[in-house]
Amino acid sequence: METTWQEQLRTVGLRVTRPRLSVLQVLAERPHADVDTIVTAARALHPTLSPQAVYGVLEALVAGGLARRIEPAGAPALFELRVGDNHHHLVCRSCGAVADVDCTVGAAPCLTPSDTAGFVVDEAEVVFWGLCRACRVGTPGVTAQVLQHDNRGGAHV
Amino acid sequence: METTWQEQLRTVGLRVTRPRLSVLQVLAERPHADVDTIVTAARALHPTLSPQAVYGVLEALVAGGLARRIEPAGAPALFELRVGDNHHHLVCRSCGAVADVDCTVGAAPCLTPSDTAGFVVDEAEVVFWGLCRACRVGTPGVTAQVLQHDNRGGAHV
DNA sequence: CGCTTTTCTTGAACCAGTCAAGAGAAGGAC
DNA sequence: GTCCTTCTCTTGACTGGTTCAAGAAAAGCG
Repeated sequence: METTWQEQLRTVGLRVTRPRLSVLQVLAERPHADVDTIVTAARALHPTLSPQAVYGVLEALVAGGLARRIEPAGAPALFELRVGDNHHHLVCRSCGAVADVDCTVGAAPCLTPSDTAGFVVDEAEVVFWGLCRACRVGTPGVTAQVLQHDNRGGAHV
Repeated sequence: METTWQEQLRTVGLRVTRPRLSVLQVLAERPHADVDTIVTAARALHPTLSPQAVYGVLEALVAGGLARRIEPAGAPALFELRVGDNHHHLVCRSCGAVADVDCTVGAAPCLTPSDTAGFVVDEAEVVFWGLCRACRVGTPGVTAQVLQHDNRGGAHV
C-alpha cells in the first residue's frame, strides 16, 4: 500500500516523506477530510506533524494530481484521493457530510452551456445540496461538520 | 425603481432603509459584486455605510429571497439579485469574472444524480470554470478580481 | 408624537489559509 | 557509506474575509 504511494509520489516528482505518507493514508481512510481532520488523524502516524506541513503536503499532492481539493460553499476545503474521473459531490446542508456521485457526463448536455458568454470552459463542477439520511431521520451532526448554507435560490431539481 | 425595491423589501417583511436601498441599487448595477465592491460603490449613495452593515443587509436580502449568494472556490462571496430562476455561473480562472448561464435543466439528466447515497437533493449547483474572452486575448485582470484556483481534476467537459 | 422593534455603527474577535526563515531530511553523486 | 545539494518540514507571525456583541439610531406602528 505504502509502496504504491511511494511510487506515486516519485512518479509525480515528489520526495517520499513521513508527513506525505501519513496524509495519504489518512485520505485513503477518510475520503473527504478537511485539514483539521487530517492533521488530527495523521498525528497518530507522525506526532509532530504541523498544520502548515499538512497544507504544504496537500498543496503538493493537488499540484501533482494525486489529490483533489473540493470547497463546498461555507465550509473549509476538503480533500480526496479520487482523481482523474469525472465525479461530483452530494453535500448535506445540515452536517456537511459528502458523498461521491459518478458523473453522468455522457448524457449531460447541461455541462456544455448553451451560451458560454465568450468563456472557454475546461471544467464543470457540480454540487448537489440536500440532506443526508442521518440528518433526515433526526440524527444530525453525525460527521460533526456543521455547515451554515443559507444560499437558497439555486437550481431546484 | 426604488419604489419597487421598497415594495420588495416590505413584501418579505424587511424595513426600508437607506443602506438596504443603496446595496440593492449597487447590486442592480453590478450583477456579481463582492462585499468590498458593494461597500465602496454603496458609499457613493450612503457615505457612512460600514462593511458590517453591508454584511447584515446582504444576509437579510438573502434570507428574504431578494438576493443570492454565490461562493466560487477560492474567492470571496459574490451577490446577485437574480433569484428564483435556475441559472448557473461561468467563472474565469484568471480574473474571477462571472457570467450567468441559463440552466438547461429541461435536458439535464445529470442534475438528477443516479445514486443519491441516501441524500434528498433539493438543489444542484453548477460552476463552469474556464477563461473569459479578455483573459484569453491577453488582457487579464480586467475585473481586478484575481482567483487562485488550482483545483484541477474535476469534470472535464 | 412617542414607543417598541428592527437595524445600523463601532470595535473586537475569529477562522481558514498564507507567508517567511531557518532546521532538518531525502536522495543523487562520489 | 558519506557528502552535498535541494526539497521539505517546523515554528511563528500574519492576512483577509467574515462573524460576534453592545449600544446608538432609525423605521414604522398606534
